[in-house]
Amino acid sequence: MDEDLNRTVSAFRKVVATLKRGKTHERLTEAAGVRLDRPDVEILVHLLDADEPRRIGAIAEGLQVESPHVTRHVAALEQRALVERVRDPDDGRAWRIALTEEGAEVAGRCRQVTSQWFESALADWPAADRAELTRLMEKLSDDVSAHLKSLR
Amino acid sequence: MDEDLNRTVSAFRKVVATLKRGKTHERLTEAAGVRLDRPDVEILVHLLDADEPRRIGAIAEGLQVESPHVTRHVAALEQRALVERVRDPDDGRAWRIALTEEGAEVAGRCRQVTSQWFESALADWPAADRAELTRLMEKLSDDVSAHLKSLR
DNA sequence: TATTGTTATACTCTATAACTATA
DNA sequence: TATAGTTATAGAGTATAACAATA
Repeated sequence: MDEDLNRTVSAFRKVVATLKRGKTHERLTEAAGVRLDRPDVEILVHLLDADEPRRIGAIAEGLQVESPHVTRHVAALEQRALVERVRDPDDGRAWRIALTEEGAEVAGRCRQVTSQWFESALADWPAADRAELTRLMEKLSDDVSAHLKSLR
Repeated sequence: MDEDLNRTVSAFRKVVATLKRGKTHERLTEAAGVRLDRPDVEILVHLLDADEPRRIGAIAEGLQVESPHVTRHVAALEQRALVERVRDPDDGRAWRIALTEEGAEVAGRCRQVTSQWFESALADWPAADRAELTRLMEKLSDDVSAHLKSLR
């Protein structure tokens, strides 16, 4: 029981370590034809996944970081015309961060390159295993978040 | 297909973000009754998992970091008497890093607290799903590492 | 005056580069 | 002079705290 969990945790840790290494990010962004740091890419892909403009605070919450961090990177992305500020439809006085056309393209390429990378890594996997991985990873994600909240 | 992978990647990213947050580490080490930073804990647990003294270079390779990083943290751990340097049995002139008795205890507590945390998070999971998660996570870890190597 | 975001600053983690020691 | 490790330094990523703006 416990032993199984230790193994799961170890394996998870190893995947994280592998993907965290400097060269992995470098290689992926190069393949996507962009020069952006990790947080930049995370924000862009987050906006693409959200599929609508989001406020700074919402982005920060989604990525589980503090807002000053988002502010800084959004400012940089705005300067490069990858995002822009638009009026919040629900609250006329507030702003949301939207992908520009170019930003959406770039985000799409980044996301696709990542998926493709996994696609090749899992090339030999039977469809059933892939489906199970998706199901279990989403379940894990939900339950880990829920558990964390319950501890507050 | 691709869509499934995007979902898997998103879910994975979210789990990582959740566990990476400052307070998570703080809470876990507090529960383990120690005051160590993340890299310290990683090195201790790595040594415990390895179940034998290891050289600096081997630890660095295992954790996928550069050796100066390991050198620094090992020096700190040594000062706190959680690890010690012992002669390498295979190579009399070299040293290996070994857990002291206290180091092994601390490492054990850290590892157990993590496992227990997951244990509660996954409390509702049927045994079959847990077993599948372990199997797929280990497979993922292997294949991701292998894929990375193949690209070099 | 409550909410949201921003500016300024500092800390943690990790890498690179240059050096040392040992055989 | 090759190998393993160390010292010194720099950079990325993120947090905290203090402040500003807006309603």
